[in-house]
Amino acid sequence: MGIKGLTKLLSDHAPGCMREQKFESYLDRKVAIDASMHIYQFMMVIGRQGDQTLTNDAGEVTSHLQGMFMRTCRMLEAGIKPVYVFDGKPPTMKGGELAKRKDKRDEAEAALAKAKEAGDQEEIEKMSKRTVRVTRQQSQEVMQLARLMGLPVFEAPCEAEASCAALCKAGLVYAAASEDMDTLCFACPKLARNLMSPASQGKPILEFDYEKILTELDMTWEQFIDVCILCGCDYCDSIKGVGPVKAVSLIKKHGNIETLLQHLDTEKYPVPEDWPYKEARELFKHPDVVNTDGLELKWTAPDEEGIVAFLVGEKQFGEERVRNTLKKLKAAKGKSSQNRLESFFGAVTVKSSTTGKRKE
DNA sequence: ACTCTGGCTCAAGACGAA
DNA sequence: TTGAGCCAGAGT
DNA sequence: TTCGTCC
Repeated sequence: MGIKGLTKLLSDHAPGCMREQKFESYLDRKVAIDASMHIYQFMMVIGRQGDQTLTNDAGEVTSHLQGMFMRTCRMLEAGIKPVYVFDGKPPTMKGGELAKRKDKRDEAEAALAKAKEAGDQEEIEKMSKRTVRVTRQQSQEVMQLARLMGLPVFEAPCEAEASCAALCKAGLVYAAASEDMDTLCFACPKLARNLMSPASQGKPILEFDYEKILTELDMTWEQFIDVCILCGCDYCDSIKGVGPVKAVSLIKKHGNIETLLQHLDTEKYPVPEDWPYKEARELFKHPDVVNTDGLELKWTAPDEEGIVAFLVGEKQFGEERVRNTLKKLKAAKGKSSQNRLESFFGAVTVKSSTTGKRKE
């Protein structure tokens, strides 16, 4: 997923668009998050031993809920206001890509069965990761949880990233939080990476400023999109032999892909036959997104009993664990306003020698 | 010398008890 | 699976 | 900090 080499391209050609941010600076900020990506990761990683994952007695997987519950609490505790956006139907352009993935999954499933027979633990582990799939029901369970926790939730008509960008463009959120650089192709004013890393790794948040990208590259939105298509995106192939560096210089020289094609030595650089770059461009320019007209985002207090009924009652989470986590959340609420005052008066002494777990 | 490719590596969540 | 970083090799 | 557990 994403645009190949875009991070490096930007740090070379438009370094000013990247800014490191302190985690603390996201206090009270609203961010749009592509929930599907997170769910997928959790399914992949949480609680797996061999082909086992976390499940309730009915055999329903619960890794995604465990992960999202904890992560959402962490964000709220940190004073961040997340909006979750879920993927809708993938664009038909992605069909080829998706079919490929399905083939691979089928292959992996066969390999998994074989590995089980042979009792090859390592192989079982590897293959079962490859067969991970997020079902419709699992997405809906996460939506249910998010609503119980008082967050705004959206089901995007198409790709979640595009709708995150739309929310940001409409000024409803400060940034889209994503690891996926595609988001910038949708002209998302701000992209925040590593938003959730501080706890586990201490990486700072990395912000990308869309306007600065265009300014420093000295390009229009269309030209930037063309560069991304040439680098390689999800929607279509790219030209062999043309990578990030040539993409930039070619677009600078010719202005767009159409003109570029007229001057390109197609002996050296064979253009893929049936190359739908125009359609790809169109998907970036006019994606199908949630309607933001008159939209208002509201955050409400978590419904503790509702959460307990769902996670403990249906999914067999430990009640004490769930209630404790929610208690911490409540405790953090009071601090939020205090921290805001402190930062307002510039009184925050951020000593990041030890990545501050605040003590009272 | 520069650029792109394709090979390889790595890690990937979060908590709390010890 | 993804990405990022690194290093070899090949093409320009 | 590391490691086992979360369901």
